[in-house]
Amino acid sequence: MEKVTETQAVTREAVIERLKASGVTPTQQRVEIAQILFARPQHLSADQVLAIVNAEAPVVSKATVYNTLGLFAEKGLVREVIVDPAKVFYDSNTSSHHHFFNVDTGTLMDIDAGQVELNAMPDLPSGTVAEGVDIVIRVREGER
Amino acid sequence: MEKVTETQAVTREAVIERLKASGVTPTQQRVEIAQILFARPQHLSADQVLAIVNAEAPVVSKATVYNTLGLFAEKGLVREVIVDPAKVFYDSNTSSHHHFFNVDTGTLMDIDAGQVELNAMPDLPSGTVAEGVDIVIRVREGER
DNA sequence: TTGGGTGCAAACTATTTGCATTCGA
DNA sequence: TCGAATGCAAATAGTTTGCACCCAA
Repeated sequence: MEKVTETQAVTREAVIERLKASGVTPTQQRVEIAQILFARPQHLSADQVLAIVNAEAPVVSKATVYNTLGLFAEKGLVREVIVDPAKVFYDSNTSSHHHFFNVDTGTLMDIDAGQVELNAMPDLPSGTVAEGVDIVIRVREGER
Repeated sequence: MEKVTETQAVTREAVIERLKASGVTPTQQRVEIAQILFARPQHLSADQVLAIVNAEAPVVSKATVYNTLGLFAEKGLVREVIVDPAKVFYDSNTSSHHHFFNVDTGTLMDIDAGQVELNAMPDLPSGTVAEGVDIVIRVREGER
């Protein structure tokens, strides 16, 4: 029980502030979810968040987890990563970067923004505006 | 609705040859599906393929469409494009290229391989081998 | 003939939604 | 107080699977 508080990378107050700053009403379950995500940069599926947040006792319902993650993504607090047809990952690292996706383990790893960049931005289809660039390098367990 | 009038862009024989060349037994429904895909480079969801192939008369079952698309992808005849959390797109353009994804219309557009490239390939996580690089530029309808 | 391929429907999984209840400001 | 947020369960949607039947080689 004690280890829950000692590794706290972010205080409850800081989380609440951050939510408010993004125009998100800091309710109990939102703060609970945000604390998990903001503890450190990581990639979690809705299912994983649900499991972690309710690890000790049921705190948040499944629907609320989905609603909250969707809201956070909309507010820019987390980033949705679409690489696995089976599920969406939520990335708490909101700074510009890209990903490796290990297709064997279903694991995501960050690629620092400085490490990969496009050599040029192509002309966008007329009438459209760029919203983001996602670069995913799919890898699999090395063979030998 | 799209016209299904096959303008002989690919003959049935050519399709069969191509399937054989990839080690795929050319059954009736596989050829049917392949003809749609190989007619021209395009991005279709399993659902769309199902609708097109059965436009005139029920020819292929849903399960077979999914199984077949999965098989084609595995054999390198088509490429899976994961950009929409709701569904997988199958791209019959197997040459190296990337995509624009219009999040408003749910539409994919090709970006020629020459137009965008990575300035550098980052070091892969140890023990892994690169399988592919997917670059997706998300766009939305321009606002004005 | 005969094992791979197919059809059908049921099963699954991730995600969404309707609605009554509860909570935050 | 009062509208927003939540919980629960049922509803969706895409995809997969089990199994009997059928067809390509």
